[in-house]
Amino acid sequence: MERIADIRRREILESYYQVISRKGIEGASIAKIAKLMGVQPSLITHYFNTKEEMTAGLVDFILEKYEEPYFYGIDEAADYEKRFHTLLDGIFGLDRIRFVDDGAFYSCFCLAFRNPKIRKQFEKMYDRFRTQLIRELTLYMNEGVIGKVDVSNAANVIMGLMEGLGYFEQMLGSREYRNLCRSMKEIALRFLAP
Amino acid sequence: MERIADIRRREILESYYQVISRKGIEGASIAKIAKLMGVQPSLITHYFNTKEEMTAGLVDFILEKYEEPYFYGIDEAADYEKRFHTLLDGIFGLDRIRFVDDGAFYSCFCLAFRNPKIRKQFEKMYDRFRTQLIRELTLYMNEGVIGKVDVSNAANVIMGLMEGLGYFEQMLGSREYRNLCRSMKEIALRFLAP
Amino acid sequence: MERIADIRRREILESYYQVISRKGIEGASIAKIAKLMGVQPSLITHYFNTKEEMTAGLVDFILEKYEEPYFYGIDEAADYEKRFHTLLDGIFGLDRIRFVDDGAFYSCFCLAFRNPKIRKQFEKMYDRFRTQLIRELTLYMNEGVIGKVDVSNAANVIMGLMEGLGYFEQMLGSREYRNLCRSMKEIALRFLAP
Amino acid sequence: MERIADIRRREILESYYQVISRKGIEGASIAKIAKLMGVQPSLITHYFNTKEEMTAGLVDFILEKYEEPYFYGIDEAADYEKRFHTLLDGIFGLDRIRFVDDGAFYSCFCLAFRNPKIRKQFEKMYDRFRTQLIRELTLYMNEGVIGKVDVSNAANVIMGLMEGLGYFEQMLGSREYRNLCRSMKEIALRFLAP
DNA sequence: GATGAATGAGTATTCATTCAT
DNA sequence: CATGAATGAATACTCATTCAT
Repeated sequence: MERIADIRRREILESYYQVISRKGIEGASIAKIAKLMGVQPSLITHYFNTKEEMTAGLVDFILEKYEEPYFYGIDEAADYEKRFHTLLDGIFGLDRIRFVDDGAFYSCFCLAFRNPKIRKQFEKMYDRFRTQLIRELTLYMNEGVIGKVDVSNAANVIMGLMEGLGYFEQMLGSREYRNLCRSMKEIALRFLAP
Repeated sequence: MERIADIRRREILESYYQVISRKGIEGASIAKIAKLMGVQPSLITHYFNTKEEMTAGLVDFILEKYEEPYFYGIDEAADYEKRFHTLLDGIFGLDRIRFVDDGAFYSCFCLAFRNPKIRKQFEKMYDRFRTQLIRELTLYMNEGVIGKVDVSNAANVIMGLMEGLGYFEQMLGSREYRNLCRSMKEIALRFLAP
Repeated sequence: MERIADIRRREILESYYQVISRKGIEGASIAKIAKLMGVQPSLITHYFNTKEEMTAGLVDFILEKYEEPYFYGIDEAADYEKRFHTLLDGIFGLDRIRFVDDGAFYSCFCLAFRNPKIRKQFEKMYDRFRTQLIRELTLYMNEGVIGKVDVSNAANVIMGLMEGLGYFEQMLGSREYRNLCRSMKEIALRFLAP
Repeated sequence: MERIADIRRREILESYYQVISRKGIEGASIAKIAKLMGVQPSLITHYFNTKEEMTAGLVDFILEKYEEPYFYGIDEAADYEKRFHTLLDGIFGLDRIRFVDDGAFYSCFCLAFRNPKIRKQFEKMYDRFRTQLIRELTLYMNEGVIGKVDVSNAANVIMGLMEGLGYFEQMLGSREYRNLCRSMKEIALRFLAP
């Protein structure tokens, strides 16, 4: 019987995400979310007591979507060499899948500057990400696929390259962006080279 | 006679910037700016007909501040080798000067996703930045300080490393962030190595 | 089977009373009562169909508490003289017991101005009060404890002195209030003197 | 040029007073006041930043009206004897003028229980009232119109009788109320008798 | 007997903007 | 150049109430 509440809450977050994608945080309101859902604004307040609470939910919603695709398909790789390259392609590849709208993502990122709770949510997500990355890198290192590196710092470097690339996705022409993807991947390869 | 209007406009943008730094875009309003200035809201509307117009002004205001410090001090360098390292330190150094609040900067960056005019402003800023960077790199290349590289792509790479680093400034502990700074600079050095 | 419903209703009125004491009528809502009870608002609507009905219940709840202590202890008096003074002390004494919060009481009193049904409830309470007072005064008169008076008007006078005193309880400093108590009692004594 | 703002503010308080008289505090809202004035709700917020501020204004508005008529006409009295009786008639007379709706007055009185600032406003009003009363009583005492009394306490007694009487105005039938008026005045006379 | 979903009107307050002065 | 009056729509949130379960 608890199911319906969870579904509704999910629906609301999904709609909040839609609205924020289209209008930005400064243009996202409970009324607009309700309208998109075909529902009364008060129903949203029924599920999330305050907008702040709902926004915290949204950030989790978005961060889950954000981190989801990066380790896609690596388990299907035939050997560690391939697994490593699958991972790098997932991070730096042009055809990498994205589940989250960049505008919405950066809107949430902005909130992190003035909202410690939201910053925590981001930090946790990056911690999870880093942990997974470290596990992979350790594996590759042991298997001789990459060189001996400080895996923790290496993980941060890869994440830095990745965000730097993501940042310019909307700022560069597609040809330039493609070049940058290639360069970033090469840099990562060189950084980790045996 | 245009002078006083320009000063006022500048004052308003400065206050807008203060407000956006403290409250985010979603919390910034003409009334709050006016209050901070000790002035009537209608005076702001007098100088900037609409909020949109004022926001366009703010983006330029912020982008100017943003790009200002990166090439600081390079002209004082004794030789090209030193000039090159001064530049890199300005970009990746821990003690690099920042003139702009990150929260405010990313707030504007968010706007670029849905507002083509603002995206243009960002693109222009990065174009200026890239042009300057290319000029420098070309110089260094000709002087043999760095290797033979595709300067245009190299400029993009440096900008990517730089933004990736900036992105994590608030997300990492200070020790980890310092390590990342060092790594990013090394990567840039290696990328440009002769 | 009706018993449990009555208990619940009583519980609700008790909570309504608490809320009105703390927040005033203008701040009292079904939601707040429900929260205080740890129950759903709809449960309250289940027992009292409308807020109006519940408020009528509250007024009775409060008026019962209000009138309860005034005739306390007079039956234990050894003689009529003592009974009379016990009564006066119950009404004008500094240590008289109060079962009802003044703020809540006056909040209900306010409602009486625009709600005839509530005014009736107040009038009935004062009628009961007056009837009891008249019975006592008649007794004292017959016993020669007080003089020959128009008992009905005398009852009104005593009630008037009493409410006038109660009104200033929160408005005067404690020393001044004490003096007023004493004066009011003396006035009553003189008014009823043989 | 400041005049218009004062006039507007006065208009708003007058309308607030009307609304509170008709609907009680619990039914008074900015929207209703605005509607009564034929004006936008935001205009009211323009003159009173918050409802709390406006309510503070209302309390002063009502208290001024409340105290205004009590000393009416005493300066026209031919001698001190007449002046004294004019005063008592103004306080206890059936035909005494009232400038303020009792429902609205008691609504404000209720607020004083939980709002220290409003309580202060009431206390100040009663202080002014008491001061004036003391001045009068002192005069009468010196002129031998009344006996030697503790004027400060006597003032409190008169105020107590007055409020006790006022309290029952709506609770008693007109004949009973008239009798109570007469009795209260007699009591005052006896209390102050030489 | 009690919950929880849902409504629709209402709350105070803030918003950007216009306009007369 | 600047103020202050005024608007009308929008903001988040609360309200009493209904209804199905």
